[in-house]
This record gives sequence, C-alpha cells and structure tokens, in this order.
Amino acid sequence: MAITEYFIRYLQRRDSLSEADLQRLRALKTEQASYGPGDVIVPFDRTESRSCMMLRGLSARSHKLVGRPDDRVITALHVPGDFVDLHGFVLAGLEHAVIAVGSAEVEFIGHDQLTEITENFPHLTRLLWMATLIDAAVHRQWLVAAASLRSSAHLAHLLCEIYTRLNVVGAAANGQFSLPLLQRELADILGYSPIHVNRAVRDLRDRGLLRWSGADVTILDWRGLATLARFDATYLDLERRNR
Amino acid sequence: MAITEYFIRYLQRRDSLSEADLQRLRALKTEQASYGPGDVIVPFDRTESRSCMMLRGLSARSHKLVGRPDDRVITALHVPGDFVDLHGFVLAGLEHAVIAVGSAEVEFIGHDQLTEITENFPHLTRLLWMATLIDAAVHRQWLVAAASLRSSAHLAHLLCEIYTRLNVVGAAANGQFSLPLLQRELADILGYSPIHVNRAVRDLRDRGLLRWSGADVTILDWRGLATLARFDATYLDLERRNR
DNA sequence: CGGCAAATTGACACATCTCAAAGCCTGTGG
DNA sequence: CCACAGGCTTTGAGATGTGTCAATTTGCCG
Repeated sequence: MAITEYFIRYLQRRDSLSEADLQRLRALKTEQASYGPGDVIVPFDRTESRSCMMLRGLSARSHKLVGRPDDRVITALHVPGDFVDLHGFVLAGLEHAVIAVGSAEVEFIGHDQLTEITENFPHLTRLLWMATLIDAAVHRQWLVAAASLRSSAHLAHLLCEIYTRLNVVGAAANGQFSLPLLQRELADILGYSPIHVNRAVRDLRDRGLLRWSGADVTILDWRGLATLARFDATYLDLERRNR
Repeated sequence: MAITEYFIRYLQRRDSLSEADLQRLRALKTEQASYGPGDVIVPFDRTESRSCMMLRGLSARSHKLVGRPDDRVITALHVPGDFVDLHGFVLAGLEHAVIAVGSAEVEFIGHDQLTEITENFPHLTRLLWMATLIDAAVHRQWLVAAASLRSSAHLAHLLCEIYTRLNVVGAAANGQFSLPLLQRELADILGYSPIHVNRAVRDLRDRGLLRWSGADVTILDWRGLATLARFDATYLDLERRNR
C-alpha cells in the first residue's frame, strides 16, 4: 500500500524531491481506513504510535472545552495530502481529537518509520518539519482573521483558504469544491453561533460572491471574495525552493 | 558567546539531553543584540539567514493587515528561552515581523548551523522541531481561547499561560512577573479594542485575582484565575519523555 | 406521506466598538 | 522644585456586532 500521491504533490509544490526521497516516501508502510461524518479518526489520547494523512475528504482538529461537554472548538481543517497529526510524532501526543468532516479516507503511518527518516533522510525530515510549520502558519492566519475580520469576511477568508489548499493538490478547480461542513461545524471553526454563521452565508450569497447549496460551493467572484477577506496566500508558503 | 542556558532548561524540562547534544548546543556561534520597546528584531522579510532566541524580556510576532497600516495583530508572545523564529529556517521566510515588547535581548543563530544539526544530530533536530510544534500548540490554544472565552476570561488565560511559561524557565516565581505590555498591545493580542482590554483588567482586579501596576503583575489567586480562564497547561507539553 | 435534522428567519439581550473627555504618570525644561 | 507636555490609562455614552431563544421552512430519507 503506497503513500498518497497528494502528499508528494504537496511537497513538490514547495521543493524538489530527490529520487532517494521519493523512493523512501513510496516505500512507507501504511494502513488505510474509511470514516463517516463525525467519526473520530484519532481520539484525544497521548499514547498514539502512528500519524495519519488525508487521502479523501476533510478532517478537523476538535478541542473539547473543560466543563462544557456540549461545546467544542475546531482549530484546523485538513484536506487531501495533509499530514494531519504529524506533530503527534514529536510531541507527547495530541491535546485534541481528529474527526472526519463528511466521509473521509486516511492512511496511517507508524512513528517508527518517521523516526527512521529523521535518522537517515535529513532533507526529507526538513520537509516533514516544513509541513507542520505550514500548519502553524495557517493557525496564525486564523488568529489574524479572528481578530481583524467581521463575520462575513471571516467566513470568506476560510473559503478562500480551503479552495486554495484544495487547488494546490489538484482536488478543486474552476472555483468549485465540495465542503461537507454543517453550519454548526462552521460555527465551531469561526467561533460564532450557528445562527450567525447562517447570516454570514446569506450575506455572501446576497452579494453574489458565491453559490452554496448543500456541500457544493461555487465561487462566482474570486476577486471580490478575496478582497472582502483580505486574503493573501503568502502564508501557505507556495514558493518552490531548496529547504 | 554561548547559547542561552534558558533554552537548555526549556529542552531539559521536556527530554534529557545527551552530552553530545549539550556540547553541540553550547558550541553554537551566536550574535547578541539589544532592543528597546517596539524595536523591530526581525523585519517582515523572506530572506533572513538566521534565527533568533530570546535572552531577556519579551518579543511578539506582529502581523500587518493589508489596507490598514495602523492596525496589526499579534499572534504570539515569546519569553526567555524561546527559539522565536526557528520556523523561518525551514519555511521560505516569515510572513510577519518580530518586535521587542519592553526592552529585550536576543541571540541570533545562523541557519547554516541549523542545517548542520539536521544533518548530524537527529535527536537534537527532533527537539528543535518539538519547540516549533509547541509554538503551534500555543497558537491552537489561543484560537480555542478566542472562540470560547469572553474578555476577562480571555485575558486571564493569557496571563496564566505567560506566567507558566516564564516559570518553566525560571524567569518568574511566587505569582509575580514583569509584563511590559501596553494595553494597546494587549488589545492587538486578544483582538479587542484597548478600551475593552482596560475593562477586562479592571474586572480581574475587582475580583481580587491579581494586582497589576505598570509592568508588574502579581497573581493573588492562581486557582481563581485558572478556573475563570479554564486554563489547563497540557498543551505546553511539559512532560519529560524520550523524543 | 411522515419524520427528522438542518437551514432559515425574527425579536430581543448581551458583548464589544467607537468616539470623546478626563485623570494619571513620567520626563523635561525652567 | 515646579510647570508643562505627551503618552498611557481610565471612565462614560451611544452605535454596532453577535448570542440566545423560539418558531418556521426546507430537504432528505424511510
């Protein structure tokens, strides 16, 4: 069972891979698994011995709140090609759970293989490190968005980012993509109430920026959406360079 | 000029360092520099060839907003021992500036030395990686706080975190620490207006949770403050383990 | 057709922002 | 030692953004 080609595209968009790096990646032993909407992919647990990568669909990092079992906060979304909980390999474990958004497929990679890569493949190690740092840059951008954008613009920013990330790995084009997020889940991501998310969605529709029915989103006016969101993709680090 | 002992304490709190690792760290060639309040330590620039570590004081990651030159958002605070822009080594550069909060001293480390570490010191490499991942966990926690806490509790969470991080490296004790942040800067961190920050500070004072005058903060009721903020230090990954 | 979950809408309460003004501290020059 | 200036902090009042609750509509699936 070979590692997803999405991840290789993700890396090749940012650096070139040597033949040895490519072979090492393709030789990874993985286990595949499928999940339905809301299923827990990686439980909140600090003893996991493998990390997972998205193959198909979306996943989210879901934080429980102490003393409020009904509420949760989603701090990240992951698209195909993302190495979702790579950080669980270096840290003592996860401080949150990873759940499926819509139906999803993932591949698990044992931490022993990652340790081996850090011992023998320094360049590949830096690229894995890079992947976790891009996640961190996304976190920072979400903080910037949360602090500086009102609801519609904040939602618009999320949509610009997700579309761009899907587009990078070839999972979306022509402004169209599938976003199987409930408005309740969007609320957990943006930090608003579900009702307010609804108003933001309607606002973007009323402005003629997009069409959105069920899970199908079509961006009608990219320029307008990106301007409203003050979106600038620099933080996704899409330059190709030696690392 | 030797690397800061703070960083070694930071690492030793989370893993044990071999004699070889310690020697490599202490042999790092560094350049030291001092800054006054508000000075730019690392400009917004994608061509920096060295990374900096906090020696004394605080620094912040400051994001400019497109089209709003007067506003900015601060997405991270760094205390002594933090390897502030280590991620600039692996990424194409920074998407933000690093500025001094109060007066500060830092040490710069050339990226060539970091590359050399990734080639020859896999365990040390994983620890550097870990440091950047703890920063990412802090970002996530800030997102959780922003989405789930109201102003006073949100401010309380920041104070609990900064005190804990200062305490870990031995830069604060007995609930007392120096926080040379203007209320305007606190506003840029929390995503509130300076006026609202002021009301939050007053609220914490009125509840008898802390004393705060100028840059001097004394936490009078840690339990109360942590409860209000729903603070749980797990995300700072303070367990000692092999990585 | 019926039933359920999600999406949508309206009305009102609460949180936070903005603008304006007053009070406080500190450094400087007389 | 005092007077002053400037920046920061503090306070007040009204405008805007967002949350909550309740009800209705929509869309999917049995």
